[in-house]
Parts: sequence; structure tokens; C-alpha cells
Amino acid sequence: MLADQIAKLIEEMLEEGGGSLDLRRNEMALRLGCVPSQISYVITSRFTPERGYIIESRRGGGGHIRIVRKQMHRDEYLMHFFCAIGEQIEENEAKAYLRNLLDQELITPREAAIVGSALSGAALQNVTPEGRSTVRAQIFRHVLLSLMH
Amino acid sequence: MLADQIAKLIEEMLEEGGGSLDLRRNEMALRLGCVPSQISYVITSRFTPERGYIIESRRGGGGHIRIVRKQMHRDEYLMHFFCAIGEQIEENEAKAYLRNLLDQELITPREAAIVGSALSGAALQNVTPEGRSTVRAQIFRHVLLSLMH
DNA sequence: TTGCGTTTGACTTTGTTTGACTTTGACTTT
DNA sequence: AAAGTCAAAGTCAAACAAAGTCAAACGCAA
Repeated sequence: MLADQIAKLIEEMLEEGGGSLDLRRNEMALRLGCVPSQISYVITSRFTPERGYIIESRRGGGGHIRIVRKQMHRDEYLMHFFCAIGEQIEENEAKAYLRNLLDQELITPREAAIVGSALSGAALQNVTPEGRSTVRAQIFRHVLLSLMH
Repeated sequence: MLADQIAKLIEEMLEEGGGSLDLRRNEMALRLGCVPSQISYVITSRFTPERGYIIESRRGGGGHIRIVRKQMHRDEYLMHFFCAIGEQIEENEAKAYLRNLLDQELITPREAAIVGSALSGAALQNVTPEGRSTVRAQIFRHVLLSLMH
């Protein structure tokens, strides 16, 4: 299958690039004889943050797509929290998790304060009360993902 | 890419000028083999006030462009951002501010990543698109407040 | 035969490069 | 001084060069 070939190629390139790579979408598509958005598809479906990849890109002349593989050693711990949070989370529950992360020395006190304030009811006052804990969970999970990178 | 080369050169010159520099647009364009307005483009797209630069210039014979990197003091700087953010802020804009905070060493790269992900469109996907930039601004401002303490 | 992952291509958005034209300022000439 | 000249920088829109988005079509396995 096309998508698999592309994924394989990207993996090879990642391998030889020591875990990171810059690619030009159009060029690669041309090389493989496929449509450029196919490359995007493969990247968004296979090289997701959940699977340990960071993607960044730039459009316009001289644009590119950068893929970085983050070595997962003990990020499983963070993943544990990630899963534990679920779809919704209350402020005090979030605070408890943060304390926990702090205890495990997975974040610094300053970082805990930053995240705590981002998740506070005050910061989310413009979100409807019903939506708040969902939004809070979403933000928290993204923060955890960013810690894995 | 041309624009990147120019930006790099300007940064080097800024460095060696201790944070400020005078340049002659035409001369520089000639040196780099590009059209003069390309220099203007780089300056307006990369050395913006938002990223902490002040630009002044004079036309006519003996004209020049002066670029100054401004450094403020911690809380002043944070307060500046706090005000600059206003009621709403787009993701791109927020990223630019974060880069700036990082440059000023008011936050660490890890903290920038954390806040960046908390403010990302993905983290706020459960907020209505219309409300998103308002919520983002609110969160960002609270994070800044937490940095002042 | 339905549903999910895949493939495609039209369209959008973002970023860059160029060049024609305008404005400004210093200097020179009347 | 006023007017003219020329050497800057400024402005702006068009052309170009990417990547992103999205929905429709496709195809296979349950």
C-alpha cells in the first residue's frame, strides 16, 4: 500500500537522520509519484504525537516538514497520567495530579505553578461552566504530551 | 532561503553591534545580490516590535535603517506582554510572544513548550471557534501573572 | 453492505521574491 | 530662498512557492 511505503521511507530517513528529518512535501510526493496531500495523510495518521513524534512545518517558499522522534523511555509515566485524566477534570483534581507530577520530579515547581494557573477556573472564566472541565482536561493532556517531547 | 540568510546576517551584525545596528538598504541588497525591498521584507516580517525590535529609518541621501533590540526588565516586560495580549489572541501571535519570552530568558524552552501546547488550537478544540482566542488570551494572561510572582 | 482506512484533487492559507512606483531628504543651482 | 536633482528608503500588488484542509471517491475486511 502507498501509505505504508511512504511511512517506511520516512522511517528509514529518520533512522539515518538519527531520529529527525526535514522533508519537502512536494519533492517527496514527486519522487514517489503520488499526490502531495498523501504525504500529509501519512504523517498525520502515523507520525502522531501519541506515537512519539513531533511535527513542525512551514509553508511558503522554502517550506518544509520536520519530523522528530522522541525516545520514549520513562514517558510511560506521563502517559499514565494522560490516560488517567480522561475527558473531564475538575480544578482540584488537576491540582492533585500536578502535585503528583511534582513529587515524581517530572515537572519543576515553577512549571507546576504555570500549568496550575493555566488550568485555573479564573483562566477559563470565558468558557461556559459546563465546558470548563472538558477544556481543562484537553489542555492538561496537551501539556502532558508536550512534556513527553 | 534568501530571507533566512538576510535575517541571519542581520542577527550577526546586531550581535556584534551589541544589540543595535545601522544598515544601508541598497548597499546590503547589492552585497547579497537581491532586490532592496527584500531587505525591507525581512525586517518587517522578522524584526517586528512584537519580537522585541525597534526600527527607525531615514530616506534620502545618506539614509539608513536602524534596528535596535530592546531589553526591558522582567516585570516590566511581563506587564508589557500582559497588556499587549488584550482580550483575544491568535495562536500564531501567542507563539511569537512565547519566542520572545524565551529570547529574554524569562521562561525556559520547556516552559515555552508547555505554555505553547496549553494555548494551542488543539488543546482548545472543545471551545467554540469564536471563543477560542478569548480563552487563549485569558489563559496566557494568567500564566504571565504566575510568572510575576 | 457497511464502515474504516486510503487516495485523490480542488481549493485555501501562508510565506517569499520581485519590480514598478512613491516619498523623503540632502545637496546644488538659480 | 525656491526650485531642481539625485540618492536613498517606503509601499504595494502580482507572481510564485510551498504546506494545509477537506470532502468525495475508492476498496477491502468484517
